[in-house]
Amino acid sequence: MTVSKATADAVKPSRASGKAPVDGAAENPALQMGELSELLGYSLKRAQLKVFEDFLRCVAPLQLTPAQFSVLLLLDNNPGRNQTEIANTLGILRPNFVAMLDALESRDLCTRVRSTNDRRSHILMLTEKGRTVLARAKKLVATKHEARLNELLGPANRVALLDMLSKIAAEF
Amino acid sequence: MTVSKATADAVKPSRASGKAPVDGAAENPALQMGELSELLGYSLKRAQLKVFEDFLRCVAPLQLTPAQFSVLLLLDNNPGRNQTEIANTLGILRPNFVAMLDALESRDLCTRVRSTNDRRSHILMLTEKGRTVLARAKKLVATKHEARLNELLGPANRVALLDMLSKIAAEF
DNA sequence: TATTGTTATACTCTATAACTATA
DNA sequence: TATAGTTATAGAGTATAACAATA
Repeated sequence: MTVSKATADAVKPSRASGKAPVDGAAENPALQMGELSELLGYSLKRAQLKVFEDFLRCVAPLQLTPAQFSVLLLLDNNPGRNQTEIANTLGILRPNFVAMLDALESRDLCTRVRSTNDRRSHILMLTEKGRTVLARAKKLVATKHEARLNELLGPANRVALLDMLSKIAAEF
Repeated sequence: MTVSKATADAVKPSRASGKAPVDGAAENPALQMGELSELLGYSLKRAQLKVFEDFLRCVAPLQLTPAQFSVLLLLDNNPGRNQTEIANTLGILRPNFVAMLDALESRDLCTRVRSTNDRRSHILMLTEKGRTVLARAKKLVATKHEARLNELLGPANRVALLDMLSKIAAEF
């Protein structure tokens, strides 16, 4: 309890932002971020949202999310693997991977094939269309998405950033 | 969210002879990450999850999420602001901010005070307890959380990383 | 008419238990 | 018994529309 007030009222009868700053000084000073500016996790989260946003925009013509792209990429690089292996590698829980695969399979981007060795497991493989879409996606990501990041940071910084993030992801 | 590491499974020179290890001998070489290793967004997301996970652990004694911590921090640095201003600054939508404030207020960490200037808005302020908890949280974050990141990356790299992430968050 | 806080709602992500069919 | 895929479900997080009080 005890609010220890003193500044309970310091509000301004300002015009909402968007409008003309006609009279008096702008009554909308930006807020102080304080120690938030030094919190790595905070910038990490904001940056991640921005990057995913841009990824979605760049790959929009193919209608692929970052997660779906990562699945197709992994299937292409790891033929003969089953659902559990792919899901685990991407940090996706098996139950949640089912609907994801249903969506990709219904778009004819990949298929589930019952393994002959172990009839419990489904071997995942890209379809022809899946390979085509993945190839186009890779090109869009490289020429639009990553290229834009490169432009903002510079090639050297981009690599340094990637190295540090990978290190955190792997060792922290 | 455990990732069930997979990249650590040593170099496995799979026996060249045919197949059928017949029984035993688990054939589980790590998967190829392929172009995923170069995707900034991928490492960004993975790193963010790790960092938030660690934040939760470090601040566990105070039962504060990163989002809640950021709210308390902002209130402390910006007395006299209303819900919309705080929420907007943190990228939280006003409707979603209501339940969040309810939770903080029910724990007596902050209070809503009707503004006398504009009786539509609620001025937000930390309570005494809120200030105390925030102070403790800051200390935990600095001495445990950020300290651990510093140890992993080194002070110079940590700053470089923060700068690049802030730049992406602000300009990308 | 516009804005603040709010409710209701919905959709995505994530997480856990339990079922089935195989092994 | 244990494992792979699946279902059901619950909880966060996030998004939009709309309403009451106030401006």
